[in-house]
Amino acid sequence: MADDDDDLMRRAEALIERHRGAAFPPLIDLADIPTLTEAVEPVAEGVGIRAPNDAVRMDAKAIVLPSEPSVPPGHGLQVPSAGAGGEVIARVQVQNLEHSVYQKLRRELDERIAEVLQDRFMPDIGSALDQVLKKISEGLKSDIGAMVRASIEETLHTQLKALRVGLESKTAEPASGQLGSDIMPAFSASPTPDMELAKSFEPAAIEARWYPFWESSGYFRSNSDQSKPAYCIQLPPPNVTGTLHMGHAFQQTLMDALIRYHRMCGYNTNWIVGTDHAGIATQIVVERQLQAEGRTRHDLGREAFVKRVWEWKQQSGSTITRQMRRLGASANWGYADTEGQSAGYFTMDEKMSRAVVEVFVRMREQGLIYRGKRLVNWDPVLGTAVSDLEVEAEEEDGKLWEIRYPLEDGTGSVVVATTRPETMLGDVAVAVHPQDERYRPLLGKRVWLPLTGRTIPVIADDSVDPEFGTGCVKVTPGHDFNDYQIWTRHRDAELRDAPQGGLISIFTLDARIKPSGLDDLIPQPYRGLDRFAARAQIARDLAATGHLVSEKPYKLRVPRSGRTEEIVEPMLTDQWFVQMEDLARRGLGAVAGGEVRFFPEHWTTTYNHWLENIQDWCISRQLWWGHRIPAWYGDDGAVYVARDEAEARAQAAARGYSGALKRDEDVLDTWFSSALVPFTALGWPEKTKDLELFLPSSVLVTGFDIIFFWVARMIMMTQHFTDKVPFRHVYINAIVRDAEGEKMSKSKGNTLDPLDLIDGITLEELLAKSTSGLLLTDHRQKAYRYVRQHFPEGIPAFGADALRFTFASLATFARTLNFDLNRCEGYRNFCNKLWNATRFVLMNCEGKDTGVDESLPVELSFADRWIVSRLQRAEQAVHEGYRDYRFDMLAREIYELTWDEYCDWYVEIAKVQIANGSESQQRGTRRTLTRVLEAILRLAHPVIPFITEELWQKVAPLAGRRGPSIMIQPYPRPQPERIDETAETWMGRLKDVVNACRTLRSDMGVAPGQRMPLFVQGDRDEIGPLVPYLMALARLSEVLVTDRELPKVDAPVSMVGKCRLMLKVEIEPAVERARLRKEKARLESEIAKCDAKLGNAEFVKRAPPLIVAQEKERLARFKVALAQIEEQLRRLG
RNA sequence: AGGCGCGUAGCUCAGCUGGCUAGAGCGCAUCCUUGACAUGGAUGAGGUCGUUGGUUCGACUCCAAUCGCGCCUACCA
Repeated sequence: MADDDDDLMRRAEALIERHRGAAFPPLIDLADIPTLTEAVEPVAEGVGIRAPNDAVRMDAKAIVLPSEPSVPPGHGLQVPSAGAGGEVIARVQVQNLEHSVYQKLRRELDERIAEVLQDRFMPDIGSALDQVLKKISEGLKSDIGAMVRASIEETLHTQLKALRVGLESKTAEPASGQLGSDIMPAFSASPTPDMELAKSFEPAAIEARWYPFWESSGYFRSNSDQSKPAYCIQLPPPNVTGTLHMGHAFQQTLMDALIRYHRMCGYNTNWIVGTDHAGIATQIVVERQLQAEGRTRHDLGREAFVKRVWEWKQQSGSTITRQMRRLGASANWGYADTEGQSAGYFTMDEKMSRAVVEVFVRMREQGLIYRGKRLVNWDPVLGTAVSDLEVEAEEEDGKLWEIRYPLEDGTGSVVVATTRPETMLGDVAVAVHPQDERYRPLLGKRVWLPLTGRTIPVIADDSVDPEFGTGCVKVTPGHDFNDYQIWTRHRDAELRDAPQGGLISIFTLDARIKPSGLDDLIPQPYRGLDRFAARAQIARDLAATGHLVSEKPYKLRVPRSGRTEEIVEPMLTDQWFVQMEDLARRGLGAVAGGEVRFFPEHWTTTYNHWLENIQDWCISRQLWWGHRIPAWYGDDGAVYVARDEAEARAQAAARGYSGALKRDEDVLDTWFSSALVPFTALGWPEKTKDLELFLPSSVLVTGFDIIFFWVARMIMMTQHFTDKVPFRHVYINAIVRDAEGEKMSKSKGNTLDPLDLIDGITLEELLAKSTSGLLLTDHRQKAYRYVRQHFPEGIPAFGADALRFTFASLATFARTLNFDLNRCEGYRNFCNKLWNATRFVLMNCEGKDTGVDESLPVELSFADRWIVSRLQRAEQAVHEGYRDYRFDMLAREIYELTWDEYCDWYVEIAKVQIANGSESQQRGTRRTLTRVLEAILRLAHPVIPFITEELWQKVAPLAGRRGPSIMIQPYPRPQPERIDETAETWMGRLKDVVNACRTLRSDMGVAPGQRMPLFVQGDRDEIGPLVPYLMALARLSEVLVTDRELPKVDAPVSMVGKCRLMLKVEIEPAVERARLRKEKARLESEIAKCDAKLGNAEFVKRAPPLIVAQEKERLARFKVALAQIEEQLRRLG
């Protein structure tokens, strides 16, 4: 694999090297592109402009033809510009090149280039280049060919450069042993490569360059600086077995944005990360591996098995943390990193394990942990207890059997219903409601339990619903939670003399009927049968003996183990429990008292509801992988809970026992150790400084699915052991779904791998990936279809920044997040926009006076002051977004500021000011251009870290800022004194007038290149300063402002505020009439609405005066406008 | 059975404590390669804000009911 890459790399290198320096030979045979020859030749014939030198070429944007300086009419516009050799070069816009043809041409060229270049999935770059080089030798004959060739060469050079970078980063040696080249291409950090910015944004190389630089510079680390406020986030530790999925990527994006934001705001940030040993999940993975080898864990034995899990953990354990790095996560990797993998803590490392034992021992001493025989959810395949939360009950099709139990005295019978007839072997009673008149006479009597020859009593219990079924319930306390409760109420009365004390456990731990040991209770034929076999047999026998009343289809909720999907069996076993009542009360208090706040707030309800109805927590698991319970048993049955065996022995000795001690075989529920992470990761039980500094942490970002599993338990445990809450805020993020709102699942094929969105993936690869590992043909086909339909061309590489921006934009307070690839594309385009805006600024400012020297005079226009003012408002809004966890709002604010204001308006204005302005005006413009951009980059950095770093390095010096990295620069703070409402008013007017002109042009069907005069009737002082900008932005030839009536000519007129605009342009009366009628209709409907409001006496009386005044002013404005429209219409006839 | 969330343009979503013509992106239509950007620019079409009722001068926004979708919790055999 690596060898192949190396070889490929060498061959590509050699090829590139061979053709470097001298003109790169053209790689594309023009004969392959029919559109090009068809489209260009006719124009070329008639034109023939002579080139001043050989450098003239066609680029992808305009076709420049060498010829005499004359262009035949009808073929295009002539735009003179100074030629390099003093001659005039005509730039010809080829008008007879149909748009569709042009598009087609571009596409064909692009395709051809892409074919040649291939991307990094190309299996053999070398041979592709060889192939292409063959064509080169044939050369091209025509002049146009030469020009096209030159253009393609340039494109190729750019792309080859990118390709080289990609290849280098792909094959370079990892900087440190932890970074696998497959996941995180390492790059020997050179922060400021002195290259010009590429024509468009290419994320791969940028991302590869900056992450290792940041990490190795130590920017992610926290410190013990007490003068800075602390800001801390605990990462929900992902499973060591896991790989990054969309949910992780989403959460981590938000966490990273918060961390980067606060770091730049001057906080001492600490993003604590780690991985979870994930008991059951991990054990299952390794057991599957063994299964593939034809072995089981029992073949290995406990010790060897655990060793094997550790080995596997070491090997694959940091996959997910490496993937996190691809997203740009600025986590404190080295913190609590006892494993030396730069991946934070591991919940089973030595330090964490010690803390777990300490917690267990203390809670036992405090009487909060107890051991007992209880009914628990049992997974018969895994052979372990699972907690209530790990059981998922889905509605499934089953059957309901009604069974007749005859009265012992022969006076009749009762009928009970069950979905699990096999459990009747463990019945100890029949229960009815105490007030149920039908059965009152039966109370105290006994009924025959069919097939067994036993009798059981009829008892009364409130939990029986007389309305349901027959109103009679069979009671099986050993295999039903509800019945167990009934048993606890009757065990000392009616059930006192029942066999086994009324608690009969009929199953073995692998869910077969006990083959022995209950010979007096279980008839011979059923002994040893699997539970489902027993069910069938018993149903048959009941029918045969006439006890079966009915058997009908029935929908019931089947409890299945979350891990194995196996039907869970309530089973009577010895387990360890945590007593929850007191802990829960405190946990409720923390939220009720506001020490912990949920965002969005409504999750509080869910949290409260669970804690108010909490059951004791079964924490023991009959597994091998996990924290082994620190309890030792003597031969006499005594239990010693201790920190280690020596301590247990001392305890035993104190009680006069010196015999053998056997350690408990069970391990703890994974969530037990997870619940401790908020303080154990900070060094507890030692009294560390970090416990002071970083507890409580600032916010927990997590999904609602683990509010119970994790959030609530962390709150309770942390309070209990530290008297602090674990975190102040809990941000519950949305669940990521696909674009149609469907749950992402492997079997549907609608999962997305965040890394594929970053790097891109071909259709073939995606298909292979989505269908692999699916066992059912049905699933494979479904997945195949989904992928074909939704990603017909694979997924393009959007880059980490675009993905992050998408997540931020979709992070509303909604419960689900429908991930739409189109939005991802939109934000990739945004990155490109930012990239190109920066290119523009650099082209215009690099090597020029950008006002860094503060002593030189600077003149600022209203437009300069406006964009600065607008920036302050955006900064304010972004701060508020972070404060309220409204990532969608802040992303939107950044997007609009950058694109709609800075790019669409300010950059265009800056062009005017640089072209026409005085020295100090130009200085002011360049200064504003660079400083606002620099601020935008910092503002956006927490969300899109890579591109902002890359661009900032170049922009910052022009804006008078220095520093090694944007990520440790101060975050922009709004300066209210720079909000300039006057400038905003001016700018608002400019936008209105420009927009009005553009609309008129468009409505009139004016050709884009055509300039015409604009007449404005209005206040000279209000319009005058806008003129130079209007000329450029609205493509006018001149602007004439008058305070008198506009000349009465046929020209389109538009109202902007109190001004009337008239665009002097030839009109098509029909078109103009249509436009006016439409406008008239709009105005009439507005007037009708205003009239209705103002005609309402109540409105005028009760609405705030401001609103009423506004409405009156609107009405007046509309009326004036309408009158004018009507007059124009009249004139047009 | 309870509880929660959602329903706004063809699609994915904003719309703060009620008040200017209900917004964005994508998609669609027309036009445009003009030295930052076609991953672009300009203009436009498209919505009785799920339905009904109420409160109010005024409701996408508040209240009630109802329909549809989704989720969570629960001991209905």
